[in-house]
Amino acid sequence: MIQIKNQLSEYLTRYATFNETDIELIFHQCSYKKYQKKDFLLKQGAVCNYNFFILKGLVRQFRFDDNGHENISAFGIENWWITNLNSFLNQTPSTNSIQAIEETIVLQITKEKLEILYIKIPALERAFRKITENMLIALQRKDEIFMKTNSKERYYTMVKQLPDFFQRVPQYMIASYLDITPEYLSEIRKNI
Amino acid sequence: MIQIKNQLSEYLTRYATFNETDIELIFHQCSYKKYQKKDFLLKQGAVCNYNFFILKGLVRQFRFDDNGHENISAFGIENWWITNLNSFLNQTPSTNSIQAIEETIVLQITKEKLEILYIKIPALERAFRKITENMLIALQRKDEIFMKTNSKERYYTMVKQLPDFFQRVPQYMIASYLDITPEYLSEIRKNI
DNA sequence: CATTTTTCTTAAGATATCTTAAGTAGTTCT
DNA sequence: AGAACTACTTAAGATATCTTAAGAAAAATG
Repeated sequence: MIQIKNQLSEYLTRYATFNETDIELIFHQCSYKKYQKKDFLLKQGAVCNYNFFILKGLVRQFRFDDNGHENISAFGIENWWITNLNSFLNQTPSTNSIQAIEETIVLQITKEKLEILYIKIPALERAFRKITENMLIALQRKDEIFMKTNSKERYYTMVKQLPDFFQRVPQYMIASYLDITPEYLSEIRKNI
Repeated sequence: MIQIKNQLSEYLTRYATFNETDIELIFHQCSYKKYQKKDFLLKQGAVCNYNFFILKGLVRQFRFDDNGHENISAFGIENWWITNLNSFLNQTPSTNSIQAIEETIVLQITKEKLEILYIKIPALERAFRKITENMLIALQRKDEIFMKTNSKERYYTMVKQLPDFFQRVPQYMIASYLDITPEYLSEIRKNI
């Protein structure tokens, strides 16, 4: 319990200044939840009721395309927030799902509670301004890599930048994230 | 002058509540600038010193890939902010350029001045939290479209969603944004 | 309005990537 | 350990998209 509060506190103070009361208040608006491997945190088509702070574990965000293939758009790991932002903020059906790849422990918070906290604790709004900026920068970086490189280079770039991932994520999910077929990724790896 | 202040005010009040003094303060930290067609607001390799609010006009954000081809990652139009966020926030060299496609009039603000304003005017921080969220949602939507569709569908999606763009932007830039060659886009259009 | 520059089109051949289908290896469950 | 999934590999043929090169159309300029 205290351990978890500390993890949240350490994370948030990277972005803004909070006193103990703030952290206490934030913590008590979140609910603690454990998801087993393959459990869904969010299902495509449903409204995304939570923003999830991952304390431990690993999730993937994906959708089924028109050919029934899974497209993974993002992974979420320890000390990241993950949600379908459009669905969460506008309370509309989500275009994708979030599923645990490993057993995953989160703090989850609703939109209403988060908005109340923004008003009570301006530092939280500041923190989320910065967190969102960082998420945008990360996605812009992905966009840039995908725009300029072919699949072989995308794979090498990912191997270089996120080597730990390869221990935790099956190869076909990496292929999906890189937007190539598992067969072709296999081909690429053969020719190293 | 008053007209411009009104445009900024109308825009910002879509995201948070400001009084006249706030707007006055914000307005005076920005500088007004006019860029001619083909002028650069930012050059690849330089630190991005400003966040640009486009009052009027149209810009593109692009980089040269290793084959010397232009990759357009984004367009910016009236009532949008545009910057290289990573370069702007971390004061590092920008990986892309921003160039006016038409004569473009902006309000531009430095990181230091913006940060002072965030402290003086919490509503501005709130507004930028929301603006950044919307930018992230927009980019996530682009990511989703690119992941699930082939070039023909990407083109049709864009025609449907942004028909006005096609009057203002040369076709080869649309091709670049869709990540296809201008020759192939021409091919696609022939087979409608 | 003639010239120059920019943008768009066409088509042939080359290449990256996908599809399908089958087989192999590795994990999980009983 | 054997059965049943799940993940990975291989290879052949199909397809989407690119490359190159050239010419046509349109727009900008003197």
